[in-house]
Amino acid sequence: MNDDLQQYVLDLPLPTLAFFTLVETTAKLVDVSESYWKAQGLNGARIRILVELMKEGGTMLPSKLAQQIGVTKPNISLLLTPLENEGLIRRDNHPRDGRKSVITITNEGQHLLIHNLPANRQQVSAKMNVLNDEELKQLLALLRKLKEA
Amino acid sequence: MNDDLQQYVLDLPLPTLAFFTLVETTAKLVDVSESYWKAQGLNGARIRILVELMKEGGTMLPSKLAQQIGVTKPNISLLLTPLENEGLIRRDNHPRDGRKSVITITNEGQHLLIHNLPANRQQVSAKMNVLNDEELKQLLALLRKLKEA
DNA sequence: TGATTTTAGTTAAGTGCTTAACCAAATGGG
DNA sequence: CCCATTTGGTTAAGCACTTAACTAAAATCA
Repeated sequence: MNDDLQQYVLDLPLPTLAFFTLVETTAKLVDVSESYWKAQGLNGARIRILVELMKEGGTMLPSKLAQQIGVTKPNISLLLTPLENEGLIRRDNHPRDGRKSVITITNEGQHLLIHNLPANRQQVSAKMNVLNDEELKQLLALLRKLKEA
Repeated sequence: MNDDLQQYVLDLPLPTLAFFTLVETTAKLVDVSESYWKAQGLNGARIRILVELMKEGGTMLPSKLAQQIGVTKPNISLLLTPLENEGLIRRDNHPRDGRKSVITITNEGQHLLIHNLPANRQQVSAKMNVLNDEELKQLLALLRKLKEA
């Protein structure tokens, strides 16, 4: 047993400690959200696709979608196929460019969001609201600084 | 297109916005750390096992290990086998309880940490240090409040 | 204009985790 | 005691993602 090494792993300098706490805290909160979706027989990645489509007015290309939600090109393909089969999105050919396809959220897809998003956000917000508005603004400012770097 | 729904997904209330920013920021930072390990032909989960062993004095049961690093019981089994084959840990039978096995980090395992941990922490800290010590303490306090809830 | 390169998307193979099912050893209440 | 239950660990099957390989269409340019 190397005692110096044990010391090293045990007493963490501030930046390292903050990083680990960031990771653990986020994991817990993400779990709240994902558990909600799972209980509905859904999952976060599928929902993020539908949400992103709504943000952009209902219609997007798969590649843009993949980039926005931070997933690989092959994976977006695999995610879209079941969404299409379940009627939550439509996949149409691009009118001018034969390589592209155009993804559109259907009414069913929109209904799914309307019926599930508010309760999900409610559950997450309940956890976030251990912090008051002032603290949330502080947190947001710090995170944005970190994120840009 | 349901315009009310589009409004709903576009303008996020403060707690929801803070949550999303938390998730995105953490993902970016985790990526810094994971990329480092990947470049060394390693990965975070394997390293966390070795680190956790060091914290506890070099020796632990698989079940405790699984719990500490937040992974399932079957997965710890799967992770330990290659670590054992590579000589980074040892798996011994528990002297009194025939069900248990005792995991011990080897000298090789300790050497691996000594040679890689500092550079990894250095890279992560470089990103975290966009915040000064005062700000890091603030962040840490906010995160701890969130994490307990 | 026709050959070469780039872009969009899918399919195939592989990785890292999960849940479910299982085995063996230990525990605990009649 | 001894049988039912619990506990620790592994094995098997499945899921969500990745990287690599491929196909087809469009863009570039000599």
